[in-house]
Amino acid sequence: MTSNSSSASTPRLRFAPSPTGYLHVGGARTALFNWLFARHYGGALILRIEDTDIERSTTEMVEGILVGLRWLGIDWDEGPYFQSQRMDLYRDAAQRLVESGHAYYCFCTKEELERRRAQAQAGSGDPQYERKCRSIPPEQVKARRAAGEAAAIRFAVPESGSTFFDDAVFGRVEFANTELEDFVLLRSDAVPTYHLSVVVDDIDMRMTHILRGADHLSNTPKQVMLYQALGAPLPVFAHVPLILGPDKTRLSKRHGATSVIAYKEEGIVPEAFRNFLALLGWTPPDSSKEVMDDRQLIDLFDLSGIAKSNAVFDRGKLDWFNSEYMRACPAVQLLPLIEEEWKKVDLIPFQTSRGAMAATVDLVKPRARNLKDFATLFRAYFSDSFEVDPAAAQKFLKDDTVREMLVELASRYENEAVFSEASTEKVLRDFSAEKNVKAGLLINGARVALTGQGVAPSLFAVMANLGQERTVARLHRATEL
RNA sequence: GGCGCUAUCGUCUAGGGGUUAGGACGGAAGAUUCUCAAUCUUCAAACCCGGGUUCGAUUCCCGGUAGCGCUACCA
Repeated sequence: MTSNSSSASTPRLRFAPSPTGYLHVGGARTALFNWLFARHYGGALILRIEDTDIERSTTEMVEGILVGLRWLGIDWDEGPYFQSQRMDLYRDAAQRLVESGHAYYCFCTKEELERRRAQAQAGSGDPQYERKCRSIPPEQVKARRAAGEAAAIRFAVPESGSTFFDDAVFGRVEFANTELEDFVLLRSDAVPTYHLSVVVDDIDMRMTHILRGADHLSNTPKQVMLYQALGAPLPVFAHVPLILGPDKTRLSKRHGATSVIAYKEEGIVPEAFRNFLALLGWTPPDSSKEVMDDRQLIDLFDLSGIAKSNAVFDRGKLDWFNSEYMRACPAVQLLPLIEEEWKKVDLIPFQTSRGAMAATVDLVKPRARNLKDFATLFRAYFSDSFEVDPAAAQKFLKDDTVREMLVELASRYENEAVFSEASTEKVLRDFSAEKNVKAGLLINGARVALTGQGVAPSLFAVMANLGQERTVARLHRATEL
């Protein structure tokens, strides 16, 4: 290899999804790893859409994938390229391979092959393609093609020897060539298969690292052969273990492999999702550090931290990352995301300034698990129309005398000149002493009246936040609850 | 079926020829008191099995088992 020079060390990575489905967790993680690696080493990330399966690819899926990537905050430097627009490249390559003797025309029909495979599977035969067309004399091939007979192009796999590559994660992986069949490169309709198009593109786009799911490990020797046949140097292969569902089977459409957008809709913050995803199959040098921002993720990311065994997607831990993130995130930053949730439920906050909204967000966010909480669980902090949790009312307001005392308490508050966290507490405690009841009784009841919930931040902080007028009004309604 | 890969608490994982096998999520218990889904403290919880190699294997090697992947004119 006599490659030129100076920029030879800039890594070039790619994320190459197939638009036959949405961007799911596994794909998102692969994209994330590629992104982290590229950013860590100052390399380039290329987005390439592998839409050679014309039947199953749709533009909606392409759009969905882009939306997912954007939500995750993954940006790319080149592309998206579409393989469907690069067909000539693959056809030329296939042609070259035939000419160099690395590939040959195959006239077998799909039906024929399927029948044979079914037979082999039923009996004990070898299901591999038996290379029937490999030895057809060139003149005959020419004649049949001239006569218009449809033909696919197959790669001529060496009949002995072995093929290996050194994976950056798994180490050396070797396959006996006899295990590999003469796979199709170009279908009879001149559309390339995956193996041809990836390799041709990865060479053409000068990829230095192929970072992808371990489901491709067994496919890699075929691709290695293609690189060799095409006279191109091998990139670094790094296969990443798969993400499994809670039942330890592969994530599929049926369970778990939901679109990443579903997590957005569930109120997951993208940064938290990224952090969680990054730690699925990768560990930073200091494994005790789990909560990390993008900067740290990028700084620390390296192939050496990638695990070899599959990981189970743990929803509970995702939620934990989400609440950790929200707690650490300044309320003003969270506000735009929260506003989206409000919009969804037609909630128009009564706060008159963003500062006031942010203050309230700060008050409740330590208890938030996801963004939706701000529009559901914490609704009473932003809106006067909120439901009262029946269980909470049952627990803390079942006693009529408590309700009546709360109404009386409201009147006391109404006449206070100052209305602060300290003053509201003093008023309530004095009042409870006067009535000879435990302060907790009134506090818990007031909490339900004020927030509709049995769970909330410190009551007096809530009162101060709500303000005198609202506190009084809500307390007044205690008998109606 | 064949081939490939993998195997540490329930889950994510650290570690590595001699360790009390570490951390995190989740779980349990306690503390705090004004509720907890907050906070703090404590606890339970793992080296798949069998052979080697070795003074000594959870760690290295081999076999088994299990899981996953690939085995298409899908990607």
